[in-house]
Amino acid sequence: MKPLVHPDIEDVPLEVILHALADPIRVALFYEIVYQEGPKNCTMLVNVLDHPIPKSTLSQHMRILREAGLVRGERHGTQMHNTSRYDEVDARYPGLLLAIITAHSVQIEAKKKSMDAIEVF
Amino acid sequence: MKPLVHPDIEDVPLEVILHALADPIRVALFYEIVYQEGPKNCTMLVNVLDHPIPKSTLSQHMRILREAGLVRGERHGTQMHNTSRYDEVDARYPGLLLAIITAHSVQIEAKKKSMDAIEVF
DNA sequence: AGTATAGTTCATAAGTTCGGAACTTGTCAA
DNA sequence: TTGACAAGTTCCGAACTTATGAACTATACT
Repeated sequence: MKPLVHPDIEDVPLEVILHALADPIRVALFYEIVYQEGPKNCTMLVNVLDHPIPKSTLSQHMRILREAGLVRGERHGTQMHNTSRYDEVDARYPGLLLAIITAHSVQIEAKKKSMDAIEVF
Repeated sequence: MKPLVHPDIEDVPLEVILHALADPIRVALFYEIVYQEGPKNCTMLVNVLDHPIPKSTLSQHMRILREAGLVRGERHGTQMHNTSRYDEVDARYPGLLLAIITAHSVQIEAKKKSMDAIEVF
């Protein structure tokens, strides 16, 4: 099993970070890891969206987040502990993650509202 | 020739905006359109990077920026006038574009510095 | 040992992107 | 008007990326 790759933030180009977060599953995963207390293992993350994500797909998404320097992964026994590297990224690209996470929330709220509107029927 | 598509910002999901800017050519194009005075036509944009971008490629990139709601394109004679839709996007996703553009500058500066270091030899 | 659990890797089908060649549209000169 | 040119766009093949099921590894617990 290959060792986990955790780049120096200084070595991560902006486009890699944006690409990592330019996917609805990955922003949702990152949001969860940033905002919920404690490290998250993959099983806890399988249901970030309304439908469960296949394990192999989740594994790839987590690799992309890790290799973009957004998330730190540590193997503990059979599990993977994922924690955010928010502060490091923020030091290099100030305000970037906050803006993206805020935008993500804006979108979630908008979606919720339009769902409510439909439920009236 | 197909008419240009300019979505309502409300209809543009975050991931579309991030995807549009998750490309070194496209951030550079957007940066140029936002920060340089006046509308930019494609010829003025061919050289945003150190090497010229093929016209067909540029055309695709501009379409992606337009369809992400980031840029407005208007045909004027044989040319296309491209202007930014910064304010509209900022109203929906506050701070997002500023953070990305700032991050882009951070990266440009870092690259410049490492180039200088090499030139010492 | 065997079994279970958590996650990874591999293979491949489906989708996306880049860029050259050919095309469209508008402008200007003869 | 016709011809030539300039600015972009479209088309399409080669190269690349992504999603996921099946097979695998690695650890823990009987």
